[in-house]
Amino acid sequence: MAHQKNSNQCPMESILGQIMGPWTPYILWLLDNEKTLRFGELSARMPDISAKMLTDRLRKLEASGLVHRDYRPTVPPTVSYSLTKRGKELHGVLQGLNEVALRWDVEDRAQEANRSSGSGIAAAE
Amino acid sequence: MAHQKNSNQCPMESILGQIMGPWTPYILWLLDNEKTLRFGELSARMPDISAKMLTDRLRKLEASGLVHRDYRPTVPPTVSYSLTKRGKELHGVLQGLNEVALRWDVEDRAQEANRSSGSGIAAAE
DNA sequence: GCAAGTAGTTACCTTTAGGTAAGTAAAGGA
DNA sequence: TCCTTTACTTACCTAAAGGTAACTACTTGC
Repeated sequence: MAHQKNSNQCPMESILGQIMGPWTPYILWLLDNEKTLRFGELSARMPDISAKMLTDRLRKLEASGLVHRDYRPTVPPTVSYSLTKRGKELHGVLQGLNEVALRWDVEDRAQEANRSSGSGIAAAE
Repeated sequence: MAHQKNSNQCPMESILGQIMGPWTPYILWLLDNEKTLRFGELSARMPDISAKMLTDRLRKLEASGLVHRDYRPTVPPTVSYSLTKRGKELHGVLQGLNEVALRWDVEDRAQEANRSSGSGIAAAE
């Protein structure tokens, strides 16, 4: 990703390089809510993600120290994932992001309903 | 981007699709701090971004209603950018993100200094 | 008449991200 | 004997993202 290059400039770019990217925030969100999930459970909660992608994201999150991987060599193997201490520190940010997202979502729906049925009044900018 | 697909599932994914991507958070950050910047000023603050990229990012931010574009047809033209009301609502999140980023940055530097000079003590997990 | 200056656009090319599909280990059950 | 299960890995292919470089408009100043 192009971000990795300027992690030196701005620490925020560095963190964004770690949590951004397809599915990554969603994985973090799920682990934040459910504490511990096995590979298959994560997979089931994200039906559209391929095993390759999921593995890839988890490996990267592990490499940046946000997610902990617990591998038990049973047969078949049992692998579960959870947030590390550092991963948990994202809770507030994820929460804040979610609040704004929810608010905008409500606004957009209201806007749309207003447009199709009501008077021409709309909030500009 | 792969995110656009599941904006229906989770509003957070939608917002991330808008603010993620190379340079985008940095642009937001600059506009949040400096209120209004001309194209050339943004360009000067990000020496590594190409005109094409910058235009592209700004167009997308404008399309999602986070950035306002003010075009004055002087010669040569004067174009300045600022955050919209909605764009300004990201202030808290960007701030929170920055705090965590700064903290981790300090920790990582301390860790590294510790590794090269000190005893073998390190925070595990 | 020519260069400069702003804010782009356009064309072309390369790189990379991501998708699909198949393969793997190892033990237990039918 | 072979299928099942889990958690991947590997190989291959395609679509899209991003880089570079050249071109545009229009007027002022030399």
